[in-house]
Amino acid sequence: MSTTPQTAPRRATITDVAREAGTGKTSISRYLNGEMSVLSPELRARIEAAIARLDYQPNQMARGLKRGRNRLIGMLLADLTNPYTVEVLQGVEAACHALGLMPLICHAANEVEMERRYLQLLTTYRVEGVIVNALGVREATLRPVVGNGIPAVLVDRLVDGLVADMVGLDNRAAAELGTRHLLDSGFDDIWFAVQPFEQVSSRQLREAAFREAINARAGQATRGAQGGHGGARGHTLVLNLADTAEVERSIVELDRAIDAAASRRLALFAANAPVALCLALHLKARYGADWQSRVALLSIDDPDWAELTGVTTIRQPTYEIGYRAVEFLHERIEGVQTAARDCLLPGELIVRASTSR
Amino acid sequence: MSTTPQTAPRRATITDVAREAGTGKTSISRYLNGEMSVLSPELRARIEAAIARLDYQPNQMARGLKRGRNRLIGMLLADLTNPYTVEVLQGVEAACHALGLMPLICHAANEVEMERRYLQLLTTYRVEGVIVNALGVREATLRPVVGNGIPAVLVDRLVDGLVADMVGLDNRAAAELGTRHLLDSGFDDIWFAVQPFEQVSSRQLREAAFREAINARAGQATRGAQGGHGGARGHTLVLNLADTAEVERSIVELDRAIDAAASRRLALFAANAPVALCLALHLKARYGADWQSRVALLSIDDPDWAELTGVTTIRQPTYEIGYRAVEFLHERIEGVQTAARDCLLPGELIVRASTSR
DNA sequence: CTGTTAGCGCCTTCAA
DNA sequence: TTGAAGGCGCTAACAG
Repeated sequence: MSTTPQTAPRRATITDVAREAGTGKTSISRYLNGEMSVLSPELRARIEAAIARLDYQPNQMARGLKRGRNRLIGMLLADLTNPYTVEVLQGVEAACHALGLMPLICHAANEVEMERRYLQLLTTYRVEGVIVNALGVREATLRPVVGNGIPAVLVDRLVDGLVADMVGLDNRAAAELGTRHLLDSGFDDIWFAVQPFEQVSSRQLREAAFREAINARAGQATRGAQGGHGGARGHTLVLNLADTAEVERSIVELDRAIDAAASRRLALFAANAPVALCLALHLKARYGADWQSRVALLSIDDPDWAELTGVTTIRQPTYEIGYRAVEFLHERIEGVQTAARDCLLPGELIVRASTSR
Repeated sequence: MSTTPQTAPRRATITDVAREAGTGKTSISRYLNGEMSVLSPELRARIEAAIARLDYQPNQMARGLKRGRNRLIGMLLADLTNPYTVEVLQGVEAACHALGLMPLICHAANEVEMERRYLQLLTTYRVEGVIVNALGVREATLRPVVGNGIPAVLVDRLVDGLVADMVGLDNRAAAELGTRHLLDSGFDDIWFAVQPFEQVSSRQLREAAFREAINARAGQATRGAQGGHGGARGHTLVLNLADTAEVERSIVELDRAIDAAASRRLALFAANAPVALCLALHLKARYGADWQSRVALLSIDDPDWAELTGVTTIRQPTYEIGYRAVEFLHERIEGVQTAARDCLLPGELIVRASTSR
């Protein structure tokens, strides 16, 4: 028995099968495409046998070349490290499977330049469509795709100047839900932590909705004055996770607030799981295992460790987001011409110990 | 301005470029393949211009069809939910990028049947090679691939009857390292928790190495008798994560041991992160937030939450595993014929509060 | 019902 | 240095 991986005997082609079955390529092709009604049972049987004997499998690339569609779609991901991404991917995989599509997954690892290259590469493979969940997506970045008539569906963010379907969380509602929950739980000093949001629509929306929710409550003079301030107070803390040193610098502001709060427990609203994790790790390092007695953390996204550490979250319907994105894309590929659609799915508040004391 | 995503103008082909440049297709092809030495600077300039004007990009599928290699490789993954998988994937992506390969990622979501289908599908796209990290891989499952001469590299597990390169953690050493660490930290009653391991070589190895390490220590009669037993005691707990009810049933055995241990702190050695998470969640539900005072958890794999909860781990060199796998595969694709290789990479012990009190 | 004939977009002899 | 011709594996008219 050899210990060298053996090398291949060339694969059977449609021509081989035709010869083996004693017929023409056309009939084989018909068989492959399920046009059974135009094949005599006898021929059909011969073809079946020949295929089995040769262990024949049609070459998708050749088919694609001929018919102009290869059933490949591209999926561009900014960050596989984010559990959100992986969950969306599951929905994508499932939908692709159901619709007979094959996703080409590209992971840009948070590098804008890499996103550009991948998009261009996908174009080269003639994918029939693209699902994009990336950072640096602007109209220009997507030009190689959209400009060539390849339909695109955006996940979790809009791109201005670009007309395309989008599917994602209802960010406004989610941020509002979280903020209200904190307010209703008695927290009146809330810090909203978010990554730099100039470029990313979903982050913008979350932050804006947070501020509005705070202001709405601050306006209501129904609550008594507290610590000299009427109503609730909100702060926005920007954390650039790409730069550890910068994070350290930004976060001191928060540390000071926590120290100053003394006995009162501050609330921290993380715009997504990576931010929440960053905060939790920092707080744990600074205040020890018992950090949650100093601060109430709430996060959009529902990572594994939220349950384990008792952190309240707003879970996104990630699987469905991925699934819907593929469905939209599939429709476009099939030629649907309706106006661009926005599909906003609701988040679900999962209350845990961090906010329910 | 339209709100309907626009549809495509047909893409330029090599023929279009040839016409635009006023030359033949051959020259364009030569240009594309970098055969600059056989092109007059003048022609070359014209071609460049034509390509730019038409925004031409060669069709990879057509190239692939012609030359018999499309630069696609398949990557079959059992479970993207496992952080290990995602990390390996990062290494794979990076290596592919460096080597000019494009990975087709297939996620089988722990379903053996789906693994089979994906493997067959990959075959159909004529991938040049396959990297496999799956559950149900047996020689038979891989036949459509290997039988057709498509090189395969296994990640994290061997398949008997199959001669192929493999890369993964040095499981024996890792399990030994973990066990020794627990023993040296003063734990003499250790439970090794692992998913069903009949089919999966890496799990088998970890379990076996655990038992051996225990026995080696139990044999050494150097330590005084404790609780009536000489030396260390080890137990293996099988957790079938695919079946919640079954997990509940298996885990009562552990619960009893913990209850019985009373003041003494048991040690729990999880064979991987999913198992560790399952245990941690269970223990937290049963013993409350302070569950770590009852039990010392140690896990192979180093998920996010380990740092957050202070759990000691053995980190796998995941990125490198993925990277190496692609390198091996690439060599095979290029025709290397050496004997099948096993690449075992060492794990790194990361001591945290759970075992250092 | 079945086979023949053209290509899909590209690369690769082979001549010029 | 350049181009024409043929073919990769498959499908899609168009005849029989």
